[in-house]
Amino acid sequence: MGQDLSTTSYAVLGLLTFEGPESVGMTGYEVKQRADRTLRFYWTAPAMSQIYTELARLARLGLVTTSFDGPDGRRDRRYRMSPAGWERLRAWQSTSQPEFPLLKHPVALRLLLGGISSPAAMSAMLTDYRAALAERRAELLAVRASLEGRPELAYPAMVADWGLAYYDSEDTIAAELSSRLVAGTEHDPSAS
Amino acid sequence: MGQDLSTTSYAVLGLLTFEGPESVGMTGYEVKQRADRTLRFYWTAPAMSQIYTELARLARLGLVTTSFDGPDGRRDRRYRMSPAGWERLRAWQSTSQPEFPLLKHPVALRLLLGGISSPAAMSAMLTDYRAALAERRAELLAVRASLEGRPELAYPAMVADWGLAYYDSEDTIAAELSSRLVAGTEHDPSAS
DNA sequence: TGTAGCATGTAAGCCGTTACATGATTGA
DNA sequence: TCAATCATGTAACGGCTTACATGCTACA
Repeated sequence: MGQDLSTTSYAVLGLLTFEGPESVGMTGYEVKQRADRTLRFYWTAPAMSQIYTELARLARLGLVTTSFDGPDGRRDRRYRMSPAGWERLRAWQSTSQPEFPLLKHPVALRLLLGGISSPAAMSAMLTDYRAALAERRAELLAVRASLEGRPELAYPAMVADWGLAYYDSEDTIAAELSSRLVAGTEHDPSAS
Repeated sequence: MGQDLSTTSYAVLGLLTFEGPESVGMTGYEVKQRADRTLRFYWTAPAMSQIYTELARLARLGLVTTSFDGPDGRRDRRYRMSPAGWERLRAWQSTSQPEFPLLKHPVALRLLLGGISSPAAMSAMLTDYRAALAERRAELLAVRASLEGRPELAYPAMVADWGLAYYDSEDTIAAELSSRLVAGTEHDPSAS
């Protein structure tokens, strides 16, 4: 009963809290969609199969209740938070102190090894990264827009703003590093 | 011979590139120390056991060469990049396009669920986060300082600057969100 | 009628961690 | 002589992904 859950378990449980108490619950499929819209930007969007695994685990622990709506229980199975789930989530959220964020940054990692490549290639990589960033930012901006003017979603809106600010900061840094690379090449006769 | 390596494999291989060609190579222990100083800030510092596992894999694939310096080959085993390793790393760095960075942000995740807690508690969490950020920043700043004025380490210096800018941006955002939380409470009679 | 989307799961396998096991060297 | 640090690995296991397997429903 008291064994620890992974952060992803709590994340999935947390997604369920945005259903009102009168809700019939969410299917695993819907949980996945919500994860893709929110969790993805500052955690991960777990694979479908993991969503089902987590939901099954939470149900086994009594943290969510599950109902069978379909004919044989293999379709439209819906999950809702249980009182124990609320309690457990609240305890996790307010008692445990969060670990430091983990960043896996393949672009920065490649830049570290810039010496085996050329400044021009590294600069191009940063330009590509900025394009990817812009795409991602647009996606998050759409999510943010859908949260506007809904006081009950003030926290998700704050997190979305956090994400937008992060993307902006990444863009600024990438632009600056890119010009630093170009500036270093400029006066070098081997560059052209 | 041609099967794909994980990014962490390339990261470990990449750490070896900072040894000059005249170097006798690095022990797994030294690779771990270097990972803790550099990789940790924008990738992960793999556990000791994984460093050894990766090094063994790279040796098996002929991407690093290994020498036995100790009496029984179980001590001071040193690894150096092989020509094949250089080639493989270069191909990875310049040919493959980097995935988008992955962020696992437990603080943002908890903030998303701020509704089940209080603005004051969330603000306190952000304050704690800013303290952790300051600590981390100081560590990275020390690394950055050791890179100063060494042209052969210009790329690592850029990556360190990236990290510092990221931490600064996180601090700014956390401060802003924190005051937004306090501002929302200020005029609320239930707050005091 | 067929295809896109809804819906649920199992199996195999990689990546990475913690725990465990072992032993040498250096310096207080 | 004792503790810290250097040094190398194996074992067990958790988390997560991809691939696979299955079938319904809505709509063009």
